[in-house]
Amino acid sequence: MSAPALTKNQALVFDVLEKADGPLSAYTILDKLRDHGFRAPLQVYRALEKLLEYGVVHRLESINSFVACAHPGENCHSHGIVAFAICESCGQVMEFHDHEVDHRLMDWTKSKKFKAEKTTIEIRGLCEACAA
Amino acid sequence: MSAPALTKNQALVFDVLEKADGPLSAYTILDKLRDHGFRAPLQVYRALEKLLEYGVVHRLESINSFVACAHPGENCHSHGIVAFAICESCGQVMEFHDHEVDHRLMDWTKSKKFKAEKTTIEIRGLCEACAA
DNA sequence: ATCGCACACGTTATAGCATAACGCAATTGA
DNA sequence: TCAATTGCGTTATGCTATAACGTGTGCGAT
Ligand SMILES: [Zn+2]
Ligand SMILES: [Zn+2]
Ligand SMILES: [Zn+2]
Ligand SMILES: [Zn+2]
Repeated sequence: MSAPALTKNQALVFDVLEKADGPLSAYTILDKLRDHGFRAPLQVYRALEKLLEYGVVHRLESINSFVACAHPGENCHSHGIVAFAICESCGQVMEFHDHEVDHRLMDWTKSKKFKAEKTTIEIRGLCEACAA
Repeated sequence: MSAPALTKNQALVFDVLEKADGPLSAYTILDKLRDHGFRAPLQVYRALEKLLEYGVVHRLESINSFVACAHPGENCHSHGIVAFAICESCGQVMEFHDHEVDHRLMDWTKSKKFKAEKTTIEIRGLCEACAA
């Protein structure tokens, strides 16, 4: 499940996300890639689908946006549950992991015999700079 | 911030959500209320906005849907962070609270001086019945 | 009383997010 | 060589959410 070599479109999308200083929507990515031949949303969504699968990009459910993983080179899927703090003022995203949170949520799912496939943790608010 | 008497539209939307056996999208709610005079999405979204504010309805960010709070009568906002387990097969939702998770996330936000406004925890997977 | 304001409501239009369905080309492995 | 897989491009469509405008109603201040 580690990332194979990216295709041209996947590399273009990943590059845009890596260079961005915050999460981007699929349509924003599309606009940034029109000069490179992108014409339709599906080109972006198909690339994103693979990048998500490889664990090099994360989807932020609460803002319908995508962000490059903060751990380049590693396989983020192996770090347990990923959590995000999203500043609603400047848009910056902090990615972190907390094994104690993982354990508590796993304990709950086990007790309910719920088979977890994908867990979302997103904290929206104001970063230190914006809260001042 | 406790819920005042609901208006007609708010009561209709809440009633639909309470009687449903799972989360509903705004447009599904709209369809269920056409017989009661609803004609446009905004009628639903405006009611939902208030119901969310009163804490009697929750929004599930990962599936763009809404669900009635599992704690009727109480103010769910006072229970700390709300977490959801969503079965991707049958659609059932379990709502729960875990103070230890709250504390761990609050510790993290404090250490980063991040001012949390709204936190989303959603576990998607298979419920016990569907996993069998 | 009546003015001003807040709020709910109705309607039309538009913006933003995501996928279906078709066909083609390159790759791969039997 | 043939079939299966994967990526790609295009058009069309569907789903989710909000903007902008106007109406009516209740209610306190003047
Ligand atoms: Zn990551
Ligand atoms: Zn900020
Ligand atoms: Zn609740
Ligand atoms: Zn189920």
